[in-house]
Amino acid sequence: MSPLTVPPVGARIRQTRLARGMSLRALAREVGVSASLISQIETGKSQPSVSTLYAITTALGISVESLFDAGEAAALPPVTAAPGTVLHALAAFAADPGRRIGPLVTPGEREVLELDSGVVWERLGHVPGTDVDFLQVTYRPGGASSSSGGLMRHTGTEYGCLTSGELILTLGFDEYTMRPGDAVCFESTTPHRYRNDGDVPAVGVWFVFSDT
Amino acid sequence: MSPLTVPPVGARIRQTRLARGMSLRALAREVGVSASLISQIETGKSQPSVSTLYAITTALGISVESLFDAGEAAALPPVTAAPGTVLHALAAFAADPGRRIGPLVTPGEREVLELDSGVVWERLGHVPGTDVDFLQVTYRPGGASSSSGGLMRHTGTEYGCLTSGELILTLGFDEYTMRPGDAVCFESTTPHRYRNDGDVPAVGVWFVFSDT
DNA sequence: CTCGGTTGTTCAATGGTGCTGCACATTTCC
DNA sequence: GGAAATGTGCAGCACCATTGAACAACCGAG
Repeated sequence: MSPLTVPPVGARIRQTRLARGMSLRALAREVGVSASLISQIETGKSQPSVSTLYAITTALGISVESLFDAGEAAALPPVTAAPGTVLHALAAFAADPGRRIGPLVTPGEREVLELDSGVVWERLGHVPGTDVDFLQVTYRPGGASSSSGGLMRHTGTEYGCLTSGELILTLGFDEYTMRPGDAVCFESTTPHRYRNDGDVPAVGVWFVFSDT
Repeated sequence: MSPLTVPPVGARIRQTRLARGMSLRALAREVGVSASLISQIETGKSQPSVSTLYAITTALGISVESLFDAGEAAALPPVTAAPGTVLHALAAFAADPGRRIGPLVTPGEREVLELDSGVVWERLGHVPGTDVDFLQVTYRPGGASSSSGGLMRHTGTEYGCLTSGELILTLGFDEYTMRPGDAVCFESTTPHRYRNDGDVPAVGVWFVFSDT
């Protein structure tokens, strides 16, 4: 019987925690454990119990499986950070030429863009020459698509499907609560804003394309 | 902080172990632990460490996630069946005028289209007048995007993000294995085909748009 | 029926380690 | 300068995962 090496669960946790823009202590408090434990787990010095492991995954809004998947650690560029609020995904990623090799993008290879209002965009794919962006969007608890509180308007059309958490969409004069599995699509010229009032991250697959 | 109840992992283990026709001691020997430990884990009297949990799942040949998932089994909606292979989402839904009311689509309101090769398309949204389709796609075990086995070609661009399960994409002469969180995008003129060789359904959010 | 072979369960005992609390070296911000 | 963040290292304790043996129940063979 081979020793059977357990995948580097810690590294994955750290990776997604950083993607969420969470501090080590913030996660610890959310999970209900000490900060040092999280550190030791992430650095591989300690292996969490099943209950804390489960607590961590739910706090991060990810599946347990994603930690064990053969995602191949991969060299995630230490986060392509870009400070300040950004208005549009296209403008945000414009400076960063698509450096994808194949058509497949794994979680480890994603270009990550963190906004200052508790929102993280991870680029799932982009076809050069098109005005289309394919994103995984994460709204931290309290996060909103515009920190100022105002509504957004831009050209094009927007499609989104929530995979976990809960998200509130203000669209024109109406307000909708999105739950996992719910989807929206609308013309982006309608004033809109997303906001996460829950206490777990809201994650979804988004699709923004601007028909210039 | 709520106690956060961990799913009944033990019961699941026992369930699948019995399905494999394995004795308790046989599994214990395979995993490399004592028989009593397996018993205590299955009866919920003890919680395994992450390493033993991982060893158990690999010994049983199942994913870690399957232990934590809510039963979930089928629960697939009775299905608005439409026999016959369909070539394109747009063509498929063409006969069915968008009868959406608001911009939000919940899982219960989705238009469902079942193909005969173990593939289900659920429309997440559609903006009238556009050649864009926003779908949740489910490949049942053994399902493939074309029952005949041939590759598909059509105009436009295709974006997809897998949320659960495992899916194999044949794109041109290459083959890619998609795991949860992985995403692809490519010009649909490239011959392609999806196939689910796993034993759990593969579910993803897909985006097909044809630039006429 | 009695034996040897299963099956899964339970018990006390122990060794390991998950976890905490604090101190430490950092960096950032006022 | 201090104050408040950040992540890390260490010591120590208590808990619990793990073990091995003894347990009751079942089955087929002799």
